Amino acid sequence: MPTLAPLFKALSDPSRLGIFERLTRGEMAVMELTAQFELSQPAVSQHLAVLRQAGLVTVRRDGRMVYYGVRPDAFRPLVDWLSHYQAFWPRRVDRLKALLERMEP
Amino acid sequence: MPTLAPLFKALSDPSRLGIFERLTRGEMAVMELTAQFELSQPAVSQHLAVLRQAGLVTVRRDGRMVYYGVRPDAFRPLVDWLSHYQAFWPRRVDRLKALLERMEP
DNA sequence: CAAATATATAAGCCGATACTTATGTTTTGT
DNA sequence: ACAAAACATAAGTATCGGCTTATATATTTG
Repeated sequence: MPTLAPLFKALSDPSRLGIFERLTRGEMAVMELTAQFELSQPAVSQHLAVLRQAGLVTVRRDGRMVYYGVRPDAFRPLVDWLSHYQAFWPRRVDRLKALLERMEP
Repeated sequence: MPTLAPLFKALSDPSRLGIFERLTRGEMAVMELTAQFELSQPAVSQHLAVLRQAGLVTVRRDGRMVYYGVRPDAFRPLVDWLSHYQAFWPRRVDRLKALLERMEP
């Protein structure tokens, strides 16, 4: 039961969450992120540093560009945490069944 | 897809997250929470106000005590959000199957 | 090597936030 | 009605967080 507060904090800023969600579509260099979000390059780098320290993203250097991507299992702490509070999930069994069916074909 | 940042922010403070998790075990009055956490009563009330504004908890007055509880469906936004990123879940199908089996008996 | 490119880091500013103490509001008990 | 209890709100303060500008580091290119 690691404290999830740091993870939540990492995702609590709209810009940072936006960057993170964008990364779920695939790796991206800082440059490209800076172009897509209306943020300065240092601001993007700082957000990425926070995400990295929270264990949410991976970094890969290629030449002079640095590519960030969502870490596999990034959501593991969240999923584990949520699984302890199933009683408060919405229409839980139905939703999960639907999820499984979408995932398995 | 509503922005989840405010929800994450509400859970990003360790004290507040602790209070929230404690509430998942059942309703509790401000007094009792104040006793269990090393926080002043106003601090607890302020945290509860944040949780309430984030739609995470319910309030019920009984006499001069006010009972807070986790809102049913409190995790709905989180579950919905996570469901969009299944690719980054850990051993996803197995985990969900296990979950379902624990939930259905 | 020098210049340009891509990114990271440093320092500072300012608004947000988590706490404190003090006070207000509602309800109970006598 | 009055005092106490349970909680909320107000106001002040100190720290944190996200931004900016400026600079440092790493890599490629000429």
